[in-house]
Amino acid sequence: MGRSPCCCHDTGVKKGPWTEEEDRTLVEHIQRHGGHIGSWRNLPKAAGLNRCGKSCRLRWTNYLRPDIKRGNFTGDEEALIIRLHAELGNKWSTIATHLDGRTDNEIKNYWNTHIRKKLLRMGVDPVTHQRLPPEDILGGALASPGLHEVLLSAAASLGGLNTALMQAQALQLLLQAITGRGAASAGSAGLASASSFNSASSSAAADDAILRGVVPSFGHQDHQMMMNLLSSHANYPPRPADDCNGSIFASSAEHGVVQQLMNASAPVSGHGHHAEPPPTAAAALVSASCPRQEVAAAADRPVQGFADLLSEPIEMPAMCSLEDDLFWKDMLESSTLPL
DNA sequence: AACTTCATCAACCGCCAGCGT
DNA sequence: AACGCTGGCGGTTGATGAAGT
Repeated sequence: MGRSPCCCHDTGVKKGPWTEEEDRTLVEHIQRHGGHIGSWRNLPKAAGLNRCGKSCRLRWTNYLRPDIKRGNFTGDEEALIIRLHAELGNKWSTIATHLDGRTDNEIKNYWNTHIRKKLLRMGVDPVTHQRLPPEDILGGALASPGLHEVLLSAAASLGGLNTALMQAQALQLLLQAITGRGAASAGSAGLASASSFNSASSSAAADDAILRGVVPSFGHQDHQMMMNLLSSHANYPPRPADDCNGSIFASSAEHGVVQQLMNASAPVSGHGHHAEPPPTAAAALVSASCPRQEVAAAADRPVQGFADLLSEPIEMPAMCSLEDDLFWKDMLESSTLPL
């Protein structure tokens, strides 16, 4: 017959934060009964607590239980949570059974305050684990007449990225936007990630490894070309400055866009090859190399080589991996790409 | 120093499934 | 089969402290 009455609705039952004394009373009562709780409904009265049974259960399971692990989540734990969430959704209690000493409440909180935001920053839907549709990220800006402005700011933001990898990743996403393949959300992810990367740091070797891990479809030629591109600008260790092979791109126009993006992304302090400051270069890119007609045309024609890697959705975790954790490291280590 | 905004997390609320009668 | 009770779950809130202005 509908809902059951709950002791929480009893008058005079205390709510709010637990005191140390209440904690002690609850723990002692449960220990006295050898850890056997019996009925939570009857427990408060038996223990001498002016609390609802539900509140006691919650306090015990989420805080007082002796096997609870406290402290920050490790990278492994975070990796596991993300993986399990992708499989199970918001089944926090089920997820909690896979993490020793962690409660569903703690995991839920950690998801909502840390992981969820992290994924959103990357342009990944924390619910579906897929890329967010463009309208959810930039209000459809990339699919609208405002495309040029978005690309302009994106290109300008490249100059603020610390490492060649970051610039490469953002560049890659911009290329997706330009060529119209998974365009908007990818470009948006680049924008979002660009703003969150400025404090990150990474060695060239790590960049190299991450680049391979992040782009599973990278072939050797693609990789070599990308690394050459990287080495030809920005703060990247000197490498033989091979020319970019224009044939890798779908057209000379696409190649031109890349070149100008590269120019635009050169550091302002600029020991790059181009003296022109980024905003000007970016403006040139937008006005000269990326007219809307060309964007539309690029979306329609077949591509090959480097551009092909843009046709498949690219997992983006490493976009924010450079900050701190082990999860992304594991992701990279699991990559089996040939050198 | 004072105020505001943001992030975190313990705790609450309401719903539901499962079990006993 | 219908009802009543309980424990458990997931969403949400609000207190608190930290960070920013």
